[in-house]
Amino acid sequence: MPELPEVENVVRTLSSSIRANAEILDFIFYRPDLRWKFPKKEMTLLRGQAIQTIQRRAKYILINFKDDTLISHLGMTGKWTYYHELDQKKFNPEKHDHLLIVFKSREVLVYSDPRRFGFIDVVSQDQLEKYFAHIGIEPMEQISESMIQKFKNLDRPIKTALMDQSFVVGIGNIYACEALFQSHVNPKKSCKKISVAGFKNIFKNVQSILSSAIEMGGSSISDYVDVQGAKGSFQNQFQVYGREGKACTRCDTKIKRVVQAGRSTFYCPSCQK
DNA sequence: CTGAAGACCTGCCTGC
DNA sequence: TGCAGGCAGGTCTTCA
Repeated sequence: MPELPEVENVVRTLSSSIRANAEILDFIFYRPDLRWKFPKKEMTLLRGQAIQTIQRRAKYILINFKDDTLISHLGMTGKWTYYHELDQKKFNPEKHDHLLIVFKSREVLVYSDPRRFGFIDVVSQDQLEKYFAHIGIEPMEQISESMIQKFKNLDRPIKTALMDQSFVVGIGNIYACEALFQSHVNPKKSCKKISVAGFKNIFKNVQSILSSAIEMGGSSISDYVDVQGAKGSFQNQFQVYGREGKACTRCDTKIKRVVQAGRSTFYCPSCQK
């Protein structure tokens, strides 16, 4: 489901939904795990604590309490849904509802995730920096010359490099394809063969596509919705993603699908060089 | 060390 | 109608 724009919209709608200083009453678990076991003990210690802020880092959702942060990753199909008022005792979970966060205010957050690639972690604030030490910089930040040099030294296709979260975070399969189309760059092109100016152009396009996608509420392909249930509309702007066999919007050539590192890549074989 | 493939899961769609 | 196969927004682990 979620790349950076979708996670950003989940964070924004979470922040605007949950009232300030909402205090946790309890967690209700409908299974012991998602991708990994729920850290039940650490989560339970958050009972009685109030949410201070909610932020995004890469594709992670950070719910900050006084000393600890609850980290949620949505994997491919994870979803948080907000209920203004809900009696958890009468709540009848659907098949893929795995966790409830119940607030003293009677507000409730439901976590659902059919494929269960998502996960939940609790990390103390002084461990947060360490937790994210191995991931790359935010894509909306200025991309430094030294970062571009790192990319230039990679002996791999630009598309898989863009999706590698250890350099620049947040770019997933959709936005990697779309940004390379916008940049007229073939996704199979080796990083070694792209100039500094070429990389600057690619990251400029990454930034503009991500910000438009955020503005449009993200991309809803089959099931992405924000915590209020609203769909995004950036899927209507796709130039290549999911358009195999259809005409290129620039040159009319048929859009091609290939597999790179196990993921589908869509591109125009004629105007992406 | 690097980069690609495999694994993790369920649901949905296509084609036989 | 049923069933096998392929595909899906991500990331961690394994292997070459």
